[in-house]
Amino acid sequence: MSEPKPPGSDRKRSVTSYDVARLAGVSQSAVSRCYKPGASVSQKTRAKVERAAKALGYQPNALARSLITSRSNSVAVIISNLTNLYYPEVLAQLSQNFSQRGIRVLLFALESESEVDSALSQIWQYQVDGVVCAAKLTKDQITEFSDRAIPLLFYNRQAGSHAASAVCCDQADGSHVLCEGLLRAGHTSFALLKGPADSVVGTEREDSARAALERAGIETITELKGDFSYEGARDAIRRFMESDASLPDAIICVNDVSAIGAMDTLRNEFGVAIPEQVSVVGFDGVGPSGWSSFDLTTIRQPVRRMTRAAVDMILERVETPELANEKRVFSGIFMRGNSARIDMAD
Amino acid sequence: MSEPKPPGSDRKRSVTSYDVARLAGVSQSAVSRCYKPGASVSQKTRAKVERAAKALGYQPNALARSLITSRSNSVAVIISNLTNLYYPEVLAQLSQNFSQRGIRVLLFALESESEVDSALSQIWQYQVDGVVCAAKLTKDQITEFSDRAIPLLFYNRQAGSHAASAVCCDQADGSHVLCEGLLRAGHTSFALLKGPADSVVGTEREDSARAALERAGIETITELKGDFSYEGARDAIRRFMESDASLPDAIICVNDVSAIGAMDTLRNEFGVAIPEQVSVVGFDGVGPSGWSSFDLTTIRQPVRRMTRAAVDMILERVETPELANEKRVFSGIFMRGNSARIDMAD
DNA sequence: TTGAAAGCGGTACCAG
DNA sequence: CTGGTACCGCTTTCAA
Repeated sequence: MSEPKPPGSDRKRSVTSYDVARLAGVSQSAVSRCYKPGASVSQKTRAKVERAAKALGYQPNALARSLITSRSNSVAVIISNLTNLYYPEVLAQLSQNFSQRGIRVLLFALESESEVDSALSQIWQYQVDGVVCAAKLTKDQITEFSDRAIPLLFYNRQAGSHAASAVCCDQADGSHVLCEGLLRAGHTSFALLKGPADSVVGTEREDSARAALERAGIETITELKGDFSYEGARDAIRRFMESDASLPDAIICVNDVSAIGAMDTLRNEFGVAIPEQVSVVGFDGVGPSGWSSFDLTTIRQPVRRMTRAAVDMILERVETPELANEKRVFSGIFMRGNSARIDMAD
Repeated sequence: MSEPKPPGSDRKRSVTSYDVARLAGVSQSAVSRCYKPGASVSQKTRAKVERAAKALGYQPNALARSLITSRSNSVAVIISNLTNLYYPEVLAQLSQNFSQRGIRVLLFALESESEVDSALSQIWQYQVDGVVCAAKLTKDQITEFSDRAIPLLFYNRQAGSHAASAVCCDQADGSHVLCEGLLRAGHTSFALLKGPADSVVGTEREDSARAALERAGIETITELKGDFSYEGARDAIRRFMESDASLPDAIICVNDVSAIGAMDTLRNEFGVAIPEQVSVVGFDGVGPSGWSSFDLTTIRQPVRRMTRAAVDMILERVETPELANEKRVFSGIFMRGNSARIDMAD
């Protein structure tokens, strides 16, 4: 620290703790301490520093701080398809919860799961403290997290053999509840409007529904291929209606948007009455499922509790890296709408 | 740099350029150069470094880099209400465009506009290169951006007297087009389902609609208070229908979600036929506006072009800070649905 | 082309 | 409680 500070070399540098120190007439260390939560600074010093800081508009440089503390106070959130209508709420809640706890959110909104690699590469470089992931990762990718000792939490994805923590909605239970209700109401023929084959969430819901129906002795279940989207559902229903198959009593849809697409198409293109001729059920409890045109019978995911849990769990593991992974499963909430004839147990 | 490196002090440090240098048998500077685009490194050196880096799983620390270059390669995106159904697409597009250009996105999803201050404070500390803002800022807040020389771009908000750049959809023009079409089709009595009073986007649309109607000699326009949401629209319609006013020929809604709420309520609660008894128009062109239950007549915002422009403009200004602010206005696209009787000029 | 050394803006440990 | 000083991991002159 010689004195290469002859005024006149006014580069566009932003104001640093040294500037504040000089103006306040204290050491740079003193300034630093004023911004550290549990530090011991006298009232007088603190006051001088605060005045100087305000005068200069000083804000500590988070990057420099992170460099030395090796804590960036930021987490990455990876979401595979934001346009899914279910994720915006998740993201909003995550973002707000993290914000309240002073954590910045780096968003990676993937258009396709193939972009995962580039996202991860950015994540490694950026020294995030943890990652919340609502996309599928390969085993190797998951391993890299533990190698780098970065806490990873899956949101509604399987934590493949507990290599990471996870927060999930109980997909199987939700589907089960719906199927039981439909069976109890006397439905005997069923169709299953599925999601993309590579979606774990989707297949869990589908498998559970299939299992519940088969247990009840239902043997033929028409399977329709969808992709979580309105259009996918519409096309699937069109294909089905143009075949000569007869209408099932109920259609179990992999998610709400599919269910809405199915309802709309059945009603508006084929004049099918819902729920009189066909019962339709969904899954998720997204906003539009409550719109009066649909009034969908569905399972609502407790998004707020799930996101809060996700934030708690990941931050706990940032604080205490040796903490074991944990999986928390939340039951969905049955929403009785008017899109299905259904009898609940109680 | 003495040698305090007797093996055994294995702290959980991550692998640095020094580690790579040692393994590759070159200087740390050489390693650094290999990661700088236009640097001069011999083939041989580069090869050695690359092998070592791969072996160690080295990734440069972006924070350290940013500290010295004073470029974080990250931008902040501020969005006031992500649950708006219009914003998720915007956010997804912004995120993808930035990602492709190697820029990280820090997300600030505000629940209420009062959280702006805390978001800004985080933004200052984080040394972002630029900010895209879809929320209202005060004059002082805008000024702080120019004081700190951080490029700011508003998305669909007025850039108050050109203190910042902006990308907007032409709200006034869109409303105008819709009103003209409705007038041409012979509608003579109108209701305006408004947004929150403090929304600039909303009032622009409303003012333009009002002006177009008044120019055509329409004098009484029923104004209904909404808040951009389905529920707000539903409640407004209920209040209206429970008054003894007679149905207008057309309802001009401030956005699609309001329009959907209005349609649903009119149809399903009051048995009003749309568009036979009432025409309904919206604004935005969100996904659900195309669902067959609604098939909304609306103005679609060219989101992809707008977000691309936003990304281009902000990054241009990061590269070239002296660039003047700019405002780019995009015309919306008329979407002829079946929710309104409407005649277009051509 | 290469390596040495001086920082970027903080934090943390140290003696006083 | 305070100031001095060694770093965090990288980029960037500057000589060699």
